[in-house]
Amino acid sequence: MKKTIADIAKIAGVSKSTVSRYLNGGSLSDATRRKIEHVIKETGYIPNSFAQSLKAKKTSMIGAIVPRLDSFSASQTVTGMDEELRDSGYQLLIINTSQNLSREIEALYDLARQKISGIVLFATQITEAHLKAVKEIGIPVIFLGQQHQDVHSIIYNDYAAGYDMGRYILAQGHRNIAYLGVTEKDVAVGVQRKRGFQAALKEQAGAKAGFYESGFKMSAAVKAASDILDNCDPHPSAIVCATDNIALGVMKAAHMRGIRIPEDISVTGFGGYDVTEVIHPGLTTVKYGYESAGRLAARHIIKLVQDEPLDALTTLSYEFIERESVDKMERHPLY
Amino acid sequence: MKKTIADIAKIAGVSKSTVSRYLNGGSLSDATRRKIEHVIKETGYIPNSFAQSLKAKKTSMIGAIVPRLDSFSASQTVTGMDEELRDSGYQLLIINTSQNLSREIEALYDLARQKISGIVLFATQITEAHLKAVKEIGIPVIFLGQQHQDVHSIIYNDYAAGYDMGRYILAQGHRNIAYLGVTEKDVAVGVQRKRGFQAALKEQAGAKAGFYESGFKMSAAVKAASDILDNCDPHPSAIVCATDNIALGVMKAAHMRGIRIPEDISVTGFGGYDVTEVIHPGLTTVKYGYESAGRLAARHIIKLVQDEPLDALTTLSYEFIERESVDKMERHPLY
DNA sequence: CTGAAAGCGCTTACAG
DNA sequence: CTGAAAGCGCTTACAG
Repeated sequence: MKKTIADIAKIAGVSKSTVSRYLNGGSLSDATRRKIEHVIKETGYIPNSFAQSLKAKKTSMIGAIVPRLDSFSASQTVTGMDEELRDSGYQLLIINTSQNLSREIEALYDLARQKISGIVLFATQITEAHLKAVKEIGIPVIFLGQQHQDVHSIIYNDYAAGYDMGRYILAQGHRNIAYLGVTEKDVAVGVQRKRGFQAALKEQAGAKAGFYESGFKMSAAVKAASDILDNCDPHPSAIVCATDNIALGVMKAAHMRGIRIPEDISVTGFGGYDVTEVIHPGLTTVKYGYESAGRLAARHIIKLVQDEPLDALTTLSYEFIERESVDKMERHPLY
Repeated sequence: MKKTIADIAKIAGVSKSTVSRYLNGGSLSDATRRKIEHVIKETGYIPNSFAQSLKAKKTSMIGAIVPRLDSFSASQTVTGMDEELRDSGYQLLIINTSQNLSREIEALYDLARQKISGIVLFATQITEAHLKAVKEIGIPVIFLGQQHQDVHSIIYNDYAAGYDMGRYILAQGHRNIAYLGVTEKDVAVGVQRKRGFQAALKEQAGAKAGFYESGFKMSAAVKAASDILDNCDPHPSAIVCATDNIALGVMKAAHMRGIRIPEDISVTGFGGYDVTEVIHPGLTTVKYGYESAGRLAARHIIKLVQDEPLDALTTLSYEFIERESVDKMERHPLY
């Protein structure tokens, strides 16, 4: 049978107030302390956290709304958040929306009902409904991955990353490039990376690129890549992919055709997933620090919860990683 | 300002009971219903779920205690659980222990305090403290991945998988094999898979194997593999790895030495991670259905929560996946 | 140092 | 159909 604070008080022969004081570190005599301690150990009493929270009118929970759990970036980010939050005495509540936008909205209201202290939303697309919900629930929210002027945001420097990648590819001598991107609805991945790449392209005379679109899944990328590989004439000498996952798909499509990387075609990604280092050849990519981004998001949301000042926008850096998937064109003057 | 049910009642000119009835689908006149509906919409009222749970004396939350979030198996399993639970009206609360055993114990008590309805523990090692905690908290618990007679368990058929893998490798003609396993503290991965493999080995005259141990991380596997590759004389013709991650490490170590797979050495894994299909050559492995295991665990814990009967032990099947990482030995009679 | 009482925001018999 | 009252299990001034 579940014990309540009243039971403990009765058994120990003291008042509920005293037991509560024991639980919350108030001052009491050694004798009472020992008595209560003993009874609690005996009975295995566990305080009801609802009653506690009802009084406290808040929790020490932070919510994370994520589109999926089974992706490298999401799981790394969540792990970072979790560790930082735990160190600060907060608990993380993860809501998985299975890439369903309207579920993000529901989750916002749900978390509010649960008196969560703050929310980090792993954003892909920001709609009016998002903004409205954030306003209505009246608890601190941070967007991670996308930015909006009305909400505190943390983003990666996707534009600069795209620019760097463009410069790199061009510097290796590539002049006929295929850019395999994603929907522009995702501003960070679909627009910014591409814009950065295009900016680099514009600076290089004689360079041209074809722009293609793929889904986020590897299977979609295989299909999109097959299309490029089979139908583009002349072949581009490099395919710049908007994500590592897409790059993996391209590599697979190439393998299936006996097209060698990087000898026959070069491939690059964005993200810096662990796999990109294991595969052969290693993938040249831009690495984002997902785990530390998660930690940062945790620190930021805590600041907001505690009413401390916080910049509206934080832009995260990245690391360019050169591996073996890009050919130095001078070795193949035929292109 | 946060509204309570009393505020809504006052504004709508009805009693708290009536508002509560509205919220919980009790019967009330159309006129009152409309009035209350209107006020709630106006004010953006969100009921306090603590007060609700305090009365209800339970939640519709299920806890998952996981050693880490950023692994393929964990994230897949959690995703499966999450989807199944949501379909059944439960919410999933994930606790990440960062591979810290004592945190699993803490988590058990924590979740009890939060009046979670049931818990699925992604088990690696089961200690006395685990058993004691499960007993004390008095709420349903399921072990996933390891078994214990006192607790409902779901496991993979690791022994049979190991046996199949052994048979397969031997059938390809390999006679000098290295088995790269993990600590025996992990009964499922460290003991059962190996035992299964050994059973197959015993059935084949003239076959022998060396047994080695690695950590779970790829970096540890690279090191362990380097040791085998550099020091074993004669070279084994195949390395059977206890996990895909370890196999990946072995492949990396081989690549670094210019040792070809499968021409120079064969490699196999266990797990069926997505990457194993993308890499080149594809890894021969045993695929566990993590996501459906998660769904099953969800259904099982719900049964327990609802006091329905449930088998103490469920053993999950697997799928043997033959790819290109194992050499048919007849082509290389020199071994 | 300790206890009685009020209150956190809901729900639920029980009357009417 | 609707309301007054008690109670869920805690915490927290306020007295003593």
